Amino acid sequence: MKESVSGCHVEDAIRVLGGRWRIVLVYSLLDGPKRFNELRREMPKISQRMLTLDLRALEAAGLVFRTIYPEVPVRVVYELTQAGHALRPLVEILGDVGESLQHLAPSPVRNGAVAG
Amino acid sequence: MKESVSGCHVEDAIRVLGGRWRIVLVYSLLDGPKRFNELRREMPKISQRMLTLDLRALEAAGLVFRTIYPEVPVRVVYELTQAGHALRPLVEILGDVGESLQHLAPSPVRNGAVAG
DNA sequence: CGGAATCCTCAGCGATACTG
DNA sequence: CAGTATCGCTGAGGATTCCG
Repeated sequence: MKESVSGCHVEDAIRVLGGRWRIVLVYSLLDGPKRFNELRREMPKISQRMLTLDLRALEAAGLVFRTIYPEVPVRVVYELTQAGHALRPLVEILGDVGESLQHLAPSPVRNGAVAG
Repeated sequence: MKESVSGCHVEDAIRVLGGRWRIVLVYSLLDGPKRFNELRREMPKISQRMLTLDLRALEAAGLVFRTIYPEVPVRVVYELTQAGHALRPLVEILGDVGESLQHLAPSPVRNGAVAG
């Protein structure tokens, strides 16, 4: 009962996964659970603040699961939920797209045509 | 010579396709060429300004082609390039993801666990 | 009709400092 | 180690007006 693609749903996905870091974060978690500072090391350009905020957002969306091990010092592990792992195709395709877009820079025909 | 997914490429794709409207715009153009005000009607919540800016950006990225018919009044038609049509899988998956995220709202187990 | 120009707002994000 | 708390910026995006 859905037409093949719903614009509304596309906007929904963007609302949850939009922003500079969330998808990259999911990508980083695709190969297994990681600790907070482990993620920071893999994403050197993200601020601590945004890492926290985006992890919380993904958690609230049901895409990331957080486990606290109350040791000293405390250890916190983030991992994708099943729904989170379901994003793998999206991330992979996005990676492919990003790659193709590079080569595209020298545009083929030069855009902008006047007809008539 | 790429590992299956490159975080770098993912960021590149986000740079080009990020923002609230660009992907939706591509989605809207997937079923054929459209005129400016036709796009506005299909995306009632986008401002005229952003529609212009995002169309220009997609044009510069080689994803959208623009044709001007110098009639009176002028007619301008936007359509996806081949590279633009190559985004179809991405948009479709994003639509599916958006749909699943809805049902996900009542989270399965309740996130946030304390182990140990 | 399909814009361009201008002005303005706000939220996304970064930097820094502090804490259990 | 894994955060929270503030502050400040900047740029994405909206509203409005004008134009060929």
